[in-house]
Amino acid sequence: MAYQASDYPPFAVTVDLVVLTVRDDALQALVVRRGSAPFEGRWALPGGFVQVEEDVAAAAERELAEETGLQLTDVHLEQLATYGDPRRDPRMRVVSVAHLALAADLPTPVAGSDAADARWRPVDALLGGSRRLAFDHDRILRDGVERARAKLEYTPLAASFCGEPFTVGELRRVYEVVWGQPIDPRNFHRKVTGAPGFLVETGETTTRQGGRPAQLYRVGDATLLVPPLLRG
Amino acid sequence: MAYQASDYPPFAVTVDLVVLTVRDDALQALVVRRGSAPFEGRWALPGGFVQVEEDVAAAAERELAEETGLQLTDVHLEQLATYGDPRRDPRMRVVSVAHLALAADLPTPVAGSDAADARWRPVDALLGGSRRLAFDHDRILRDGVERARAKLEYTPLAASFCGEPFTVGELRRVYEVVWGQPIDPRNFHRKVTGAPGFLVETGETTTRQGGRPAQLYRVGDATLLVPPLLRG
DNA sequence: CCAAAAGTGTTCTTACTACACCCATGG
DNA sequence: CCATGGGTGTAGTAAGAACACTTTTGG
Repeated sequence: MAYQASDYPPFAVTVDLVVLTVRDDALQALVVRRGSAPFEGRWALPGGFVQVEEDVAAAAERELAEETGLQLTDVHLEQLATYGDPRRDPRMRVVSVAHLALAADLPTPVAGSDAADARWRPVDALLGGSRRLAFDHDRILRDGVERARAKLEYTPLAASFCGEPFTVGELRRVYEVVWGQPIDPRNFHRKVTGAPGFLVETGETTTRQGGRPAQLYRVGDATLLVPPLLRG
Repeated sequence: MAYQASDYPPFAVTVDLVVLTVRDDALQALVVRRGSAPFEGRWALPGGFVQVEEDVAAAAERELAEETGLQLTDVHLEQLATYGDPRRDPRMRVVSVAHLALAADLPTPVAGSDAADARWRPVDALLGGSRRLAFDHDRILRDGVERARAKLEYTPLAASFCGEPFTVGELRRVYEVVWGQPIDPRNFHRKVTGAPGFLVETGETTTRQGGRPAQLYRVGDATLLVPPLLRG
C-alpha cells in the first residue's frame, strides 16, 4: 500500500531506555517509580514522548540526560528495538522505540533526574523476581540485556562500563559480571591486549586493585573485535 | 519524563520492508515504483501505514502478503530498525519501523501486489548506481543487507533463501552470492553438515544441479550455528 | 615473608584451510 | 569416456583452554 498524505491513524511515539551499568559486581539497570496510573507505584524503565520536531535518536539522548545527567560522550547509546503492540499501554496507542545505554558506574547516584524515585537495581532481581515492571518493560529489559551480552563478544563495548582509564582486570570483571561466569585472567589478558585497536596504553599504572601495579588503558578506535571474545 | 495521557504529539507510523531473495546468482531486493508525490516515479521499498488496532509486527506481515503474496510460513521476517528523522517524509511526521524479510526465489514474479509496478532489483545496482531510492530507503536497504550478511554467519537463516528441500550446493551458492566471495565446496559441506541441528536429511536425492546425485535437506531446529560459518 | 593481582611461557587440543582424491550421475 | 558437481581424507597451521610460573606491589 502506498503512502497517503491524508487520513492516517494517529499514534504517540515514545522512547524507553534500558540503561545498564556494572555496580557492586552485578549488572544493574536504571528504573524509575511511576507516580501515576496506570501501574502507579510500580517500577518502569525511564522514557518519555518524542517531540514533534525531534529526531527519535535525539529524544533518547535527551531523556538519558534528563534521567541520569549523562552526556553522549560518557555513554554508549544505540537503538534496541521498537515495541508496537496495540494494548501495551491501556490509555492510548503508543509505539515505543527502546534504546540501550551502557554507562560506567556513576560516582553520584543518578543526578539530574526529574523522576520522583530513580535507582539502580540488579537485572537478576528485576527479571527473576515475581514483581513485574510496568507495561512491557520486562520484555524490553530482557531484550536489552541479551543485546548487551551478545555485543560484548565482538565489539569493544565492555569498555563503556569502565571509567577511563581502566585496567585489564577491571575490564575482565565487567565481562565476568555481564556473562555471569569466571574468565581465566591470563588468557583474557593476552586476548584483549592482542586485539588490534581495542586497548591503548596510557603509560600510567595503578595499584588501586591491590597487588602488582597494572597498566592503565583507554579504548582504541576499533569497532569490531578480531578475533571475538567468546563465552565458554 | 513520565507518560501523560493528554496532549501528546501525533505521529504516523509505517512499516517498510526490505525483502531480499537470491535470484540469477545475485542478491535482489523488492522495490515498488511510486505513483504519486513525493518522489513520484522513483523506486521505493514496499510498505504502508500501521492500522490503529494492529500490532506493528502484524502490519509488516500484512504488507508482505499484499506485496508478494508470501505467508509467514514461507519467509523469515524480523524487525530491522526504526527510522525517525523528523524530515524523512516531507509531508508529515512519519516514524517507520523497517523489517527484514528473506524469501526463496519466487516461481511467480511478485503475485498479489497492489503496487502498480513492483519488481526484484539487484542490491548492488540499487546501492551502487546514481539513482537513489525514495525517502531514506537507501539507508534502510543498506542496513537490511548488512544485517542479512551478518546473520548468515551465526544463524541458519541462509536456508530461508532456498526452497525446501535443498542441496548443500544450493545453500553454498546463497552464501557465495550474499557474501560476494567464493567458498571451498568441500570444507563448506563438512561445516554445514557437521553443525548440529542445522540440516536434516530427507533421504531423497536430486541431480538437478548436474553431476553426482546430492542429498536433499530441510532446515533443522537449531537457532544458532555452532561453530559459526565465517567469512574469509 | 605472605597475600594478591599482573603478566608471560608452554603444552595440549581443537578448529580452520588447502588440496588430493574418490563417487555417481548425464551426455 | 569425460565433464560436472557431490562428498571424504588428511596434513599443516592458527587459535583457544588449562595451568605452571615469574613479577611487583601492600601489609
